[in-house]
Amino acid sequence: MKTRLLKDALYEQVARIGKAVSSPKRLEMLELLAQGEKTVEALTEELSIDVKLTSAHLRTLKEARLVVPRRDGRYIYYRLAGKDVANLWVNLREVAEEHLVELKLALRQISESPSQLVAVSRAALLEQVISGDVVVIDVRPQSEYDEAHLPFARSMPLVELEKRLSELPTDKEIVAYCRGPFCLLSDEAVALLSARGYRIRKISDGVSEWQAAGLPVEHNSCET
Amino acid sequence: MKTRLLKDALYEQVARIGKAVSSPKRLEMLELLAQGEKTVEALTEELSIDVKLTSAHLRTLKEARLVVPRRDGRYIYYRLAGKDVANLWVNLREVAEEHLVELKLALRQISESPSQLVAVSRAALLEQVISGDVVVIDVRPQSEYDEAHLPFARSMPLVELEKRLSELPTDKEIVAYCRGPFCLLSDEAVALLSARGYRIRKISDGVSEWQAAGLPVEHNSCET
DNA sequence: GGAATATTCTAATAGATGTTAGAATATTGC
DNA sequence: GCAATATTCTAACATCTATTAGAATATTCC
Repeated sequence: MKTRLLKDALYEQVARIGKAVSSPKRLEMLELLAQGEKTVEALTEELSIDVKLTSAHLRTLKEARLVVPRRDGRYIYYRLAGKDVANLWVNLREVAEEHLVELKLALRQISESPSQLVAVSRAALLEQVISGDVVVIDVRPQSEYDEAHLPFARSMPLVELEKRLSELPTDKEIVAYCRGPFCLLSDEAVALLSARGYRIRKISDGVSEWQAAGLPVEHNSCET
Repeated sequence: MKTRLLKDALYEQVARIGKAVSSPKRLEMLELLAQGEKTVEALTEELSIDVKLTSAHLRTLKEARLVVPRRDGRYIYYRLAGKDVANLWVNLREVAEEHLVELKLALRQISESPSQLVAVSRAALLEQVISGDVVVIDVRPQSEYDEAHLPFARSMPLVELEKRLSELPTDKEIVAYCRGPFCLLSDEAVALLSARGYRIRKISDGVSEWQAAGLPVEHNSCET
């Protein structure tokens, strides 16, 4: 029957998206690109893989229309095709976290001490920030902060943290965040600052998680 | 560095979910299972594939923890591991619809005449139903209706439609729905009823789409 | 225009996956 | 216990995918 042929064609198309997200390296790329556009070189660096392999994976993502390239001089910048793509990544990760025991176990290695994690809800945290009880710092690279960041968050890239300690309050609780639950930047910040006596904890959310939950984020530079 | 090894392990786990949803047949299974649990035989029938292949695909889905089997007598019933899995399917389909031109084109073959589609929003439709201006019929098999259905919807399986015409109002608009945008049952209902002079249109939503949008659905039988 | 740089394209191979067929397992009904 | 039924398990093959290496392209800088 011909309805079978039509159905096959429909599911085949959705499977193109599925195939694109079936590789660990491509998923890592999507998470990085969710922080803002990046060059092939930058992605290569972050993923610790060969440039040619990066290019090949980007090609796959491009063919599934999940990423879009833009040339600027000698560099080619890739960005996500839309917010829905960042959302899909969060969705996939959450399903994996919910159902895969192996992932739950592996995640425990990141935040070994649960005391590092902020206990309150997103909404409650936001209130604490507004009332001034808590300072939220974004420890990702400056460029990612510029692209989008949590409301009221201050940019404090991990690499600059040690020389900018004077900017941090000693009488308030500090909450760090980075790219999401798989990102280790905020954990390094917690380690560094708590060793120096600061009251610091982290949230596992990144901008994508915040947005996927329907909460607003702030932008510095104006974009589409 | 050891953080690379940890990261690789994390993304590898999420990729298990990605691999599970990278096959058209498995996606079709997920959509069917989103309507309620089904036997291997029933899935085989719907997908028009070999039983052994159905079993192999179910195994893959089971290993990714997306589906759960339950034995009852001679039959084994499979169901989704959670609502988040149905949600993931909707999410994947929506990303595909948004970015893949080929899918947009293929979808036009289903609802060739846009007049068949209900123009109003989900919320507005609900109001029309409550006020009695519109009757919503669920043309999926009875068992799927029993599992979950749109609020105020009447069960009117496509196979029984012709002999139950007397139950349908001739003075109101009828709105049909089925499993979702890829399902053809509601289109057949529109064809059948409009040929007999009924005022009938369809919505492309199914229960999963409705739920993914955060709207409530009704259950007949009580389950977890 | 020519050298340098960033990235892609092409080709090749090892490994993973989809599909099919045949044997094996678990349950029911007698 | 035995036949019938539903499903899975094992094995095999063709196909697709990830990865690596070398050549080609496009841009900038001089």
